[in-house]
Amino acid sequence: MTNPPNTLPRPTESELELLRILWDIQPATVRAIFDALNQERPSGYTTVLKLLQIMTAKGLVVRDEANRAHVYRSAISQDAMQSKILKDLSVRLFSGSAAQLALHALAMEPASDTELDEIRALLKKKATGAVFNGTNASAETQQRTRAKGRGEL
Amino acid sequence: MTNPPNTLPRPTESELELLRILWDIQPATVRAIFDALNQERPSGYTTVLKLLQIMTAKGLVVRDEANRAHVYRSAISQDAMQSKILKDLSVRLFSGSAAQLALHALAMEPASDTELDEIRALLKKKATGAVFNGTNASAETQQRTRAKGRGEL
DNA sequence: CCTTAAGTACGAAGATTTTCGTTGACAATT
DNA sequence: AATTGTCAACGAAAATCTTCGTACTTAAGG
Repeated sequence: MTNPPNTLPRPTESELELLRILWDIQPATVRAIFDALNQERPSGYTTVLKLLQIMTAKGLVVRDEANRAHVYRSAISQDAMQSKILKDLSVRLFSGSAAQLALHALAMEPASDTELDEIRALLKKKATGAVFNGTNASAETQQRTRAKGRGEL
Repeated sequence: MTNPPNTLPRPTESELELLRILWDIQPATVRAIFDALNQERPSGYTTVLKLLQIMTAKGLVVRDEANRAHVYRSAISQDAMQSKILKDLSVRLFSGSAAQLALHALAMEPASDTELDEIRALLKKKATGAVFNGTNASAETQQRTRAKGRGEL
């Protein structure tokens, strides 16, 4: 049941945990991911394996089965996933206003000068009506959200 | 099992859905919440009731049992919940950087002039070292009750 | 070969979340 | 008073998510 692209479901809590590891060390075998995870918290090998199999079925990751130890990589970039989840959250918690979300996030934590500069630059761009932005490569206009699905965040 | 304050768990998907409604119309009876929910999606009355009972046990909502029809209100403000969840998400998906999170959110959607101004003001504040600013009430742009008969994203 | 180590697949138990039917209490209407 | 409607409480089924044990397969050494 390989999922068609662009229909990637939101990852569950555990799945996101593995994705985060993958983005750091991919491509990686189950063993490598298992080791990395266990530096954070204890978990069984087959637990990780099973999760990766599920994630493969969902299309969240892809794997190379050429060798005995399959090699996994995420099917979606960290950047794209961040956008995807934020988009979703803005709908669910901010009445659809990503700007309000941003404002909240910004008010919450001291940012570095570099980060503040990045944000200023982005603001300038938006002010001049530039619809394009540099940070994400290709954010498609994904619409249609699953009405009945799991999901936390 | 009434939860001690400050230990409020993260709401589940459904719980957040009800909280969103509550923030709009509270204080409200189960009936009112049920009606509001069913304008978005079909759901049973006892389903909503049960969820509210669970949320009461968790401490996410409080209720007035004076009258036969109990009256519910959220135990935490929308603003506080937004911060709480964003904080959590910044850790889980942005390596703890709320600023990076903000940047992403900002890049995602065209913001209104008012919103952009708010962000600029906040940036200015942060630049001048006035870092602490709990939850600024920018009530104006917050009001955006979009009719969500179904339009998700 | 035979044994051991490392791997995947599978199934299923546990835990959590979501949903609703049923029951009994009480109120409102006739 | 009897019937009908509304409500909270409860239990439990259903769906989903998490975790791991077991079985089978393949590679590596001795």
